[in-house]
Amino acid sequence: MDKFDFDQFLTRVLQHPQFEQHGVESYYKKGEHLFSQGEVCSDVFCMRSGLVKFYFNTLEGKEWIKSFVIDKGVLGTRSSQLLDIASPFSALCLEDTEMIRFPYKRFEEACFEDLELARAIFQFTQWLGVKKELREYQLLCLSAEEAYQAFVESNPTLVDRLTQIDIARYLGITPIALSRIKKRLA
Amino acid sequence: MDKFDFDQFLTRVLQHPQFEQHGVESYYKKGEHLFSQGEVCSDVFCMRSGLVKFYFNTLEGKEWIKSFVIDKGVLGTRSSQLLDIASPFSALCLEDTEMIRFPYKRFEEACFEDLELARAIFQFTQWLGVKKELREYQLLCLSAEEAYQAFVESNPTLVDRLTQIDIARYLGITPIALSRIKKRLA
DNA sequence: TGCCTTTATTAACCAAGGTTAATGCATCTG
DNA sequence: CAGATGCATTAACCTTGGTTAATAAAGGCA
Repeated sequence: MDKFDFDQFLTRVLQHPQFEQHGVESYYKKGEHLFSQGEVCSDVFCMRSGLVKFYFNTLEGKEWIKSFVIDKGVLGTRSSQLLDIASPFSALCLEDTEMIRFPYKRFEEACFEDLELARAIFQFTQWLGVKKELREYQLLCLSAEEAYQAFVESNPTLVDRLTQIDIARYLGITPIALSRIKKRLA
Repeated sequence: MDKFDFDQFLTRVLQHPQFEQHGVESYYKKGEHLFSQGEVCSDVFCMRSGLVKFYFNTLEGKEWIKSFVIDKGVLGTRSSQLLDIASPFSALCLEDTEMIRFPYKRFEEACFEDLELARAIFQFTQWLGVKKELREYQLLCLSAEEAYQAFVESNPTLVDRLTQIDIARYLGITPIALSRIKKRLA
């Protein structure tokens, strides 16, 4: 489960009659938002290509990046999907991005009709949980330098498509500190 | 879903024939481990009373606390349950603790037989996800001082039952730094 | 092409937290 | 009860990262 087969998962989801019927193909340009912090957006986004960042804006006006989704994935904001409340973070396309979106309720309904789909979604949720556990470990236990090294090592292609600024905001430091770390490591 | 009804959830789980049959009542003394970092332990623990901490030991010999479970809850280590690999963290009882434990596979089997149980477990998983999202926000976006204030505010009873050391290890700082923060706030 | 914006780097200075060590206090245990 | 252990606090010094500002390079756009 270290690697999740998104191709297979997306195929299974998108072939389902619920989604063939209610799914809407959407294309986003670099710089466009899928949803913004403070908005309610209960849709599920199935991503076929592109690059998206999820970020928080703090009260002091700073930005910190929660996560990235690159190339393929399934995404949305749980707060809106499950609790029908505003998203605590924003989703912004860093590159042109292809999506198919549909209401979260369709997901739930479809799961009751199709046990195999339910199983696939459960596995996806668990896979996400394992990923989040790793993120928690890195934020809690690693120094900025260690976190940077781990990030580069496990996401080489992603690093090439991001700015220094966004990498720093993901690590929880300033781009200046990241520049110093790179100098130290070189 | 801000508050999850563990009483109701535990009742539903523990009433299920699978668990009545295979559940084992276990009592742990303060200082005993449920499982340790590096061990495989795929059991699910249903906690009826007590206090448990989950923590990492880093390569440099430091300890950082992932989370606490207080009074009632359901716990285990996903890595072992889903992937059958060693747990990346340890679980230690900080107080005498009452548990009912059973193999993870029973959970899965029972879910296929009982859709209501599956639904309850799915809700629990999502609730956990929302909690972890909050933790991620606090680690990424808050200063140590802000994180301490947020922790005290949302867990007043828990704070009273923890040492300064464990609170600090949960926040990602040293107990000395926490002492300084308390002085600053007083 | 030239202008403007964004990005990356570096320097100088400052603030927050880590480290080591000492002290007082509470708790446990024989 | 006495000694030992663990916890909380404080001080002095060090390390790391934040802040402000300046500069140079790269990319977007008219």
